[in-house]
Amino acid sequence: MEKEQKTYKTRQRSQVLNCLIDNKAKHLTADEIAFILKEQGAEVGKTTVYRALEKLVEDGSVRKYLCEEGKSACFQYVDNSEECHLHFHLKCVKCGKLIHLECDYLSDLEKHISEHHKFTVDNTKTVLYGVCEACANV
Amino acid sequence: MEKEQKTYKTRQRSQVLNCLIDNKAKHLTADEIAFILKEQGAEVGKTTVYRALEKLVEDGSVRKYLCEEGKSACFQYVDNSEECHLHFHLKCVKCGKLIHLECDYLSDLEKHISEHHKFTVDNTKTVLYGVCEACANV
DNA sequence: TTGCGTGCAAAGGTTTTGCATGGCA
DNA sequence: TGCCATGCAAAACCTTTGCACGCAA
Repeated sequence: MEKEQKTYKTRQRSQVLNCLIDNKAKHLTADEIAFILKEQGAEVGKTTVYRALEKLVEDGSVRKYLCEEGKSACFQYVDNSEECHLHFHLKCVKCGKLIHLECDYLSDLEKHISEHHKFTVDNTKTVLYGVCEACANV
Repeated sequence: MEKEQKTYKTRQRSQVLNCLIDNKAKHLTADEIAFILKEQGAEVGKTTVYRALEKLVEDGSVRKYLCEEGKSACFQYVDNSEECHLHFHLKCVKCGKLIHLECDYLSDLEKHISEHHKFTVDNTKTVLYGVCEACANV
């Protein structure tokens, strides 16, 4: 039994969500969100950022990623109007650049692994490592 | 170029590696490794465990994984004597099982990413996270 | 008015760093 | 002997918790 807890709409929560929507192309750490909001003159305590993110992840509008490098979690807004869009990450091991890859081919990949290998890939946790174009040409 | 640093062979390093080999079916945190070694009467300082793991990951005999909880990193020995560089690894985030996946489809994936996204995937460093069949049925 | 939300300070847990000492080669 | 390795203590980080006060409904 869920104990549906009431949720108030507050300035801080809206701002955390808006920040993620504004940056939906990237993923942000809790710290970065706090920093961005501060820059915009809309300071929100870090504790509150964490608690707001917790709620947002719970209700599915935001995804939590575990990024390998830092020990900090990253968050990204998920537009659920688009259908379950796959989003893999490529990370260059040379320069550290993170590439956000949205590509239909990758949905096929997920389907293939699911059907042929009985394994459900979780792309929120998966990062493909390699070398980006710029670094390959060095 | 690289400044090849000499590496000494020490009791502690051997024991950390052996511990991982003994448990190659599982993944272990730095803390668990320290604990196991202590139980075996071969105490190794936690700092040293971390530093040994760092080296082992660097030279590719051990892989660093992110675990479900996300708090601490997990490590697992990878047997490179087999041609592991030819295939991808799937890791179940529930049970920790490591699956070696050999499949032509995945070479295509590599080709696709290389051609369409100008990125060379290094599958010795890449792990696809997800849930295996057994765990999905729980 | 009720009770969730906020944010400071402090706690908790993991990993890294400084430094003097130890040990491989 | 020259350096790297070790391990204690402490620092550095990220995240969570306790608590008094603020604020949405």
